Amino acid sequence: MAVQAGTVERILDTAEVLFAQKGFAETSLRAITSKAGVNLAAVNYHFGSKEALIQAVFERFLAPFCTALGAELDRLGEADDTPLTLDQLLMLVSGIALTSQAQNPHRVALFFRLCGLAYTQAQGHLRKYLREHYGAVFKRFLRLLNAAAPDVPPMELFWRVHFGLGATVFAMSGMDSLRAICKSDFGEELSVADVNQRLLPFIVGGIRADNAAS
Amino acid sequence: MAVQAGTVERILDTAEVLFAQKGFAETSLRAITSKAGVNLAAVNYHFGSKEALIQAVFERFLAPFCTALGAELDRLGEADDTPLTLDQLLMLVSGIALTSQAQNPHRVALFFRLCGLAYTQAQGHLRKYLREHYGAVFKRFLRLLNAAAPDVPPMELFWRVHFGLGATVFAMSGMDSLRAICKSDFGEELSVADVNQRLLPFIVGGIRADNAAS
DNA sequence: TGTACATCAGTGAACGCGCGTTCACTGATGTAC
DNA sequence: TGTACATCAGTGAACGCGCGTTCACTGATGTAC
Repeated sequence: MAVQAGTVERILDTAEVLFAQKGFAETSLRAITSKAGVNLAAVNYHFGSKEALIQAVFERFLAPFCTALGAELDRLGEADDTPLTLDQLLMLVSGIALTSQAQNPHRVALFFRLCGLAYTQAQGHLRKYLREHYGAVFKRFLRLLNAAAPDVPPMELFWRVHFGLGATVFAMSGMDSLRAICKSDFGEELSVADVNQRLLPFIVGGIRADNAAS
Repeated sequence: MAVQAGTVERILDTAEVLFAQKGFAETSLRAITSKAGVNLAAVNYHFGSKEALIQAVFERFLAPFCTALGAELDRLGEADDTPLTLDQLLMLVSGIALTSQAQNPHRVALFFRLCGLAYTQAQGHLRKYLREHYGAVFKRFLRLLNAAAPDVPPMELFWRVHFGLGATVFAMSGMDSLRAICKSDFGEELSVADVNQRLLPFIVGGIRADNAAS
């Protein structure tokens, strides 16, 4: 059989698309391997199990993102004059999310959709994997947010960050259908970047909001 | 066999909890019926299929909610002096969500978790069902929001409402784990109502935010 | 009042199907002597 | 240089399992004459 690209990459490319479209449980290895044009047994040969394949799909997104984010935070940490503002921090992370998937910006929306799935689908193994591998970077970023919004109490900020995360994941997950509705209702065809541009002020506004009990 | 409660209700009660815990595809009819203490074939006897059971679970939440919301909007529409404010509208809908499930306020979090699943899991039949049965009420509410925030352009508002919906669904979906993290990190044990109280200003702040291009 | 029939909730066992995984195997490439 | 062996990517077929659904059936209750 002609080898077009590495079998491992072909499996990952196909799996991330199908998982994003239909969910983890609903996507069978038979669907992945037949669409990728590889043998059914190849997934278990290269990854060991379906669970391990799911984790590998996430790692291919997160490893370069976390590396880039860590490096950028190091760079900014050395030149420690004024702390970054909220807008700057969020722009930074959204910028890195886009550039760390250099090949194709659409993959970012795809990745957020996968994150949404990770939150709502069972997949306990996946949540554990993500916490163990990427929890530290998240906490580091949260500390910077605390510095950027000193007027919001830490616990309040904790909740608002998760609300913002929810808005992001949800918007990215439903991106395609929301864009379709937007086009039919308002006649405007927005790009993924356009939606991102609208999301940012929403989150900043939400995080900055006066709280009733302050 | 002793009939403790109607078989139909026992199935629905068990199904909504298991679906919320593990997702639709991951919850088998065998798991539902054995936990509910009814015969495996009873689901297909009473509902016809697993898909129909999923829709019935949603209907049991949405039917009373939409009835109550519609009635309240009618009542307010007759006394049409000043239009409702954004805060009032969101308080109204969250209040009705709570009171329309009179028996148990925890069911509201459970229901939002199901909504999150409905968005991210495949279940095309479910999205179609929800749009057909409850799309009209949603549009009616959106028109009121437009009146309450006349300074936000309609399309901007459309996106921000969906961002807010995402924050809500996501927060409610992950409620239990977020509350656990909150307790371990800040030592405070928040109730579902506490989280709701924090969510509201976030959404109002997000919807009200100045947009960069205005 | 008694009998025959219809309706209905619920049952137990089986059906076929698609699933993830396993296993013995092939064929190509690299390595040791 | 030649031969024997090891390694490795990939293969085809089969495995057992849990799934949603179906079907013939039971037993209780209601209804018609």
